[in-house]
Amino acid sequence: MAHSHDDHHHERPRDLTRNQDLVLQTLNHAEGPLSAYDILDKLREDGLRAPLQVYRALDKLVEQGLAHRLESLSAFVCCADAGCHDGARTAAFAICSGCGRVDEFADPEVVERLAAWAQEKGFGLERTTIELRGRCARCLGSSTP
Amino acid sequence: MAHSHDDHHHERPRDLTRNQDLVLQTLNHAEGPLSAYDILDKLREDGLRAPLQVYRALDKLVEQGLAHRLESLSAFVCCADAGCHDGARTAAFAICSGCGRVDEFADPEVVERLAAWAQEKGFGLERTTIELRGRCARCLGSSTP
DNA sequence: CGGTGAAATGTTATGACATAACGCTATCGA
DNA sequence: TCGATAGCGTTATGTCATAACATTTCACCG
Ligand SMILES: [Zn+2]
Ligand SMILES: [Zn+2]
Ligand SMILES: [Zn+2]
Ligand SMILES: [Zn+2]
Repeated sequence: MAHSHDDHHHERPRDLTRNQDLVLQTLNHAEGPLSAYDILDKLREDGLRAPLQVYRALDKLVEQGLAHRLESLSAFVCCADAGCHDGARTAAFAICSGCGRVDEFADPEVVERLAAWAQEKGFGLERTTIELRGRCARCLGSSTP
Repeated sequence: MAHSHDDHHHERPRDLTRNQDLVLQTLNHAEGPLSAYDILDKLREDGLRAPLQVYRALDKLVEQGLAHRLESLSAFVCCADAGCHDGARTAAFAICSGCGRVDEFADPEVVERLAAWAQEKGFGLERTTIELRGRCARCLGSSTP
């Protein structure tokens, strides 16, 4: 059981519920991104039955920066950078078309440039999506270059 | 019939077919991004009946840089920057959650930083998605700031 | 002219992703 | 204890995208 003993959970939003914890663990153990339905399939034996149960958990996880949605894939990964866990950090993702693996990184300079553009245009920036598609070094090295 | 008189269409790949032209004009006249099904609805009276007709046209338009897919919206806009029309250019998009309008721009420095990251990691970069979400100056100015 | 191959088209069916709407339950502070 | 808030479970539905197959169009060439 998650979050049961040892903490008084007095209004700690960082405390995960059962479903949230199940979904996060599933993402954690996955090699690459999973769709909500992939996650659902892996959690049927734990009692989950409907997509909404997964989507609701994902919403919270993404909100807290513990997971990310990859827009260009309509799929989710667990966060690989503690810096995101406050929720605000802007991350970038390199997604390999070959093996499906995702590399999360942060480039402050890129973020700063985009923020500057927004500033200049009076655009109230709330969220930024940066996704690179291509083939990772491993995939380039091994097959049909 | 589109593209019939006045041009000899001798193997110009930049030459749009009837469906491609219809879809592009629809995007052109729209205020903001349209989903493929939005486009389909607007083109029923022109004889289009199935989503695939629209998706196929969109594929070609995106390929040629005449339109862009906004991943975070699952929708499409016509390109606002002739620099894209060779297909290779990396554009960024600021999408307003208030009015839905989209502002396309290019930041060479951002592109260069991302390319440098890819270079360093041996990642074979093929395509880059950059999307900013927030509220445009107009929407911030007018309501509940 | 008539054949040929590539690309585009039209159509039906299906798959994949996501949310609306409802009612119930657990928890916590006043 | 009561009311508020957040989470949960379920059904139904909505939205986005592609598979598969038959047909049409048209530049090209013998
Ligand atoms: Zn992260
Ligand atoms: Zn790879
Ligand atoms: Zn463009
Ligand atoms: Zn706006």
